[in-house]
Amino acid sequence: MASQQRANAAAKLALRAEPITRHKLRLWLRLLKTSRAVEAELRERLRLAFGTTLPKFDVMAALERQPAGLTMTELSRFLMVSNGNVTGIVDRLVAEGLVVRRAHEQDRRSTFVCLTSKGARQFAAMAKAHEAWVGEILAHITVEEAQDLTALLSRSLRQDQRPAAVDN
Amino acid sequence: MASQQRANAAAKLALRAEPITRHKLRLWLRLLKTSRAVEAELRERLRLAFGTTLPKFDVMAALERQPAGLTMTELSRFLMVSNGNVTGIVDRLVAEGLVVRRAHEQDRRSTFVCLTSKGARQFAAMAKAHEAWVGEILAHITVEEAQDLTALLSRSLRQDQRPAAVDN
DNA sequence: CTATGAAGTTTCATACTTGAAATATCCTAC
DNA sequence: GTAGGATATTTCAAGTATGAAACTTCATAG
Repeated sequence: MASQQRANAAAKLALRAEPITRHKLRLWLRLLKTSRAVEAELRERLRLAFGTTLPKFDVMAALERQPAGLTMTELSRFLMVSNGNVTGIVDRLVAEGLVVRRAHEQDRRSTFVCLTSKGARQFAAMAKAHEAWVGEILAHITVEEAQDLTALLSRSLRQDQRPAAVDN
Repeated sequence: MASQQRANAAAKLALRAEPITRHKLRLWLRLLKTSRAVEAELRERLRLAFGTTLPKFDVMAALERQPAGLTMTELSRFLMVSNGNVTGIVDRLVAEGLVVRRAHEQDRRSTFVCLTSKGARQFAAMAKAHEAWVGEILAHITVEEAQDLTALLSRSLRQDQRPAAVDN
């Protein structure tokens, strides 16, 4: 197909004509749009189904695997939000009886934050729904594509833009 | 390599054992982490280099291609933020003389928002730097990978989680 | 015309977020 | 032991964000 080849060549030329950064800019805009859309959807569902918010859910999710708790700084680094921010979210969670602050034995500057049993119970229900929602929201993607995407995204930043995190 | 094959088979088995939603959840967490890292980096650079913020930059970017301006609702839908939010950001941009509100001739409920020439001038400088920064931040990714990622991300949501946007 | 509902914007209360400053504690080198 | 810097947290001001309510204007059915 000569016309097909011509079209192809033309497309390639058009792509070449674009500076490299243009592709990355496009990627960034798409990335931003996608994550905002998913985030908005999850936020609304959390609000309607559980009367809670995404930041609170995120903090509880980070705490869930740490029976011993996490310090404020560990939370802040893991969630990639400022330290002052974590203070407010944890304050509200404490007021709701979902987490507690516990003294750090060796270092009196630090405080551990842990889920209460009420918090753990509530989080279990939310996490189950949350995973199902993500499945719904990303329904139009196959497992293979999801794996490819995850791998590409992991590679995209690397070596490290941000100060070391607790991470997993 | 028999051991290699065994390892491979074991890995595949492990993957199969995971529910589909688990992969999507992992993807979502990676997506969120990546976009937060990029966003944090861009926010800081905008602040240091231009003394401005990401939301203001986003509004100006949306306005840049529309000499006739955009209405508040169009802005809100395009940026995927609430209408009340746009009011505040535009108020601050107006106070800085970077945008103006203009009456809508046919519909007195609406107002158009447009860049001033000062705003356009300032945005041009910021946009140039911004594109270069995105290039730096996403340095570890090839153009091909960027294109793949963009395509996969575009496909991932589709058919539409969110109310119609102005979009491009 | 005119009720009635829809659409565009702002206002409001509340929550989230940041970066910087203030406090308190820790650690290390004298 | 103590001065100095480093680390952990909170506080603060300002900006960003939401969802709901209030207000205005528009469009349309009767």
